[in-house]
Amino acid sequence: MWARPSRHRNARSMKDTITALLETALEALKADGTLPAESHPAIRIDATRDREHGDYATNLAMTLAKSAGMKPRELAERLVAALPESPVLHDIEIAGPGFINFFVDTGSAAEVLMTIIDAGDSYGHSDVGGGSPVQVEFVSANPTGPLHVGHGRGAAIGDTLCRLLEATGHRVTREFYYNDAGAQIDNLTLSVAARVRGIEPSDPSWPADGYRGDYIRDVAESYMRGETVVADDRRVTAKADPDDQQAIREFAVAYLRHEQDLDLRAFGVGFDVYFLESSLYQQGKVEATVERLIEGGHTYEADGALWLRTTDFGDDKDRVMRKREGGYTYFLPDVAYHLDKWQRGFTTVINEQGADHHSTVTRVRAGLQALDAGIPEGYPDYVLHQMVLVTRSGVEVKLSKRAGSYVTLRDLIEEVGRDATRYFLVARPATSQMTFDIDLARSQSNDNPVYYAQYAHARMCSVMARAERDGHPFDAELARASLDRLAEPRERDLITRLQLFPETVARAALAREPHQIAVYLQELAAEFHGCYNAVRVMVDDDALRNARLALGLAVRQVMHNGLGLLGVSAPEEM
RNA sequence: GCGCCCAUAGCUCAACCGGAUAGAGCAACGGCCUUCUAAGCCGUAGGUUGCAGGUUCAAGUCCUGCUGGGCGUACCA
Repeated sequence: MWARPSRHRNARSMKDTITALLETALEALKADGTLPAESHPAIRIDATRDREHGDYATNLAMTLAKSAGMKPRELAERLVAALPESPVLHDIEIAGPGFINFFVDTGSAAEVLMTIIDAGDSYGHSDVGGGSPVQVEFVSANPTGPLHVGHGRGAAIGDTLCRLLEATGHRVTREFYYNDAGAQIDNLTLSVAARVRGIEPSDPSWPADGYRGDYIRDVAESYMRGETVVADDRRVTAKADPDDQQAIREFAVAYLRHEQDLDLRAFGVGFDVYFLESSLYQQGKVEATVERLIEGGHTYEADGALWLRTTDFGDDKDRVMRKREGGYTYFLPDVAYHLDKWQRGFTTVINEQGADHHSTVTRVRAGLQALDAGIPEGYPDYVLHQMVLVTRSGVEVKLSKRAGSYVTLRDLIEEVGRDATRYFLVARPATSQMTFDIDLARSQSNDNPVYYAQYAHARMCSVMARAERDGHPFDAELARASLDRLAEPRERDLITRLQLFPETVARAALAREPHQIAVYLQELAAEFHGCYNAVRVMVDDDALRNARLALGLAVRQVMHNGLGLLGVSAPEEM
């Protein structure tokens, strides 16, 4: 409802304003010889943590003190003296070891509220990506069973990462890579074929490495009923012939891909490209990669196998490319696949994977370097997430009825809901092992961080509804003229927090750390709830009321945008 | 053995390319609903940021070495 063209996307922020003032001061100090003329210091402005320190602070005097041959506080004095007059600042102080603290005029600080309201859904977006293409590969589960919690974490992190990249001006391709032809699929086929013949996992003749979950029976029954399954990337009708292994294989793969599609759809995650490992073989890309590696001179034969000297590129031991028996190891198609990504024009590629695959990072990168294809050394980027432990009543949950040996993503979505599942899985840094507490995620109470954030949004919607009902609809012009009335410390803190949103989005995208958005939203919600309880919005004073409505609307908008980045809904009432 | 990740309040976790007094929630205790949603707020208590060094004006954050945990260390993926 507030979506409008993003003409305010590049509205000048308070930090930009202060940075410009400091640049002027720096030039003056260079001109009078206080600072060396050739220095080009990076100016860093931080929002302060403590209101005593003003709204913003810079450590510039401390970082320059050495090159200026002065004490930090002394240099700070010079800098402050050289700062041009500005109507947006009502005070500047030097504090502590040499910080320069800026106290911003209330009305000027609050102008960001109107920027937010005008920008609507695009507030927080930027064009720092310049429209450059980025490919994000995530989930990439083989179609051998339902997705598990780990895949869920990958889906939540990967998809949020994509949304962050889109919000910062990148063209994002979401890609899902899987193997429909390897040993795991052989085991799947044998398992379904066994079920088709009525053999159960407890039977001695059950395949040695077969999949034992109940879903195998579902696949077998569907196959024998001659059903048609439609996955996002394939469609197969079962032949219902218990002896046709190839037909069983094709059906089982399609069936389980479809199951995964359902899981992902329920999770709000979709893909642009499904990439088959088998296509690399069919199109000769694996062979071509091998030949290129051999030509590059980084290979040798030993023990009947063909090796790649990955130790030339930082690996701790060389790796087999072609086995003694003739087949290729998994790492070779991985290299061919990433060469293909590069050749498709993706100069930035991010792979989101479980950390249990971290040993592939060095190998894939080494293989790409050995190709001598001009691919940069750190290519591709990796985001590796650590294990997820699921608990209920303080006890680890290991089993699911459908999958048998692990907790499925669908179990979680059905039990705690999509919003809570997504939020929980994305709210922690990927590098940290996390515990998914089912009781907490289910609880419809103040314990639950998801509701805490959503409630802030719903609460403000309720206030707006009240304003309409009372015949006091929001008056943007009156609000704009009354922004200087937002002088309560809590209101000032909220304004500062809101202004931080775009750079938080940009930083989260750049660092590939989607959890930063969740952290931000918790802080924003906390400040909003505190302000709500302390400062009444619906007051009789028209100017004050509308200024506060503007603040509330801006909070609501940022809450909405932030939750959207996480793929979590922003309910209007709860 | 080697490689990667982690270690912050009793518990689950934050901490913005190193910044000022390390922050939330839960659990404990005490308050706030005849006024905009109490899925909320306010207050009290809780810390040698695993240990030992180093770099820096400044270290939870960077470096080195330990300790403890997770993952990996296949001619499996």
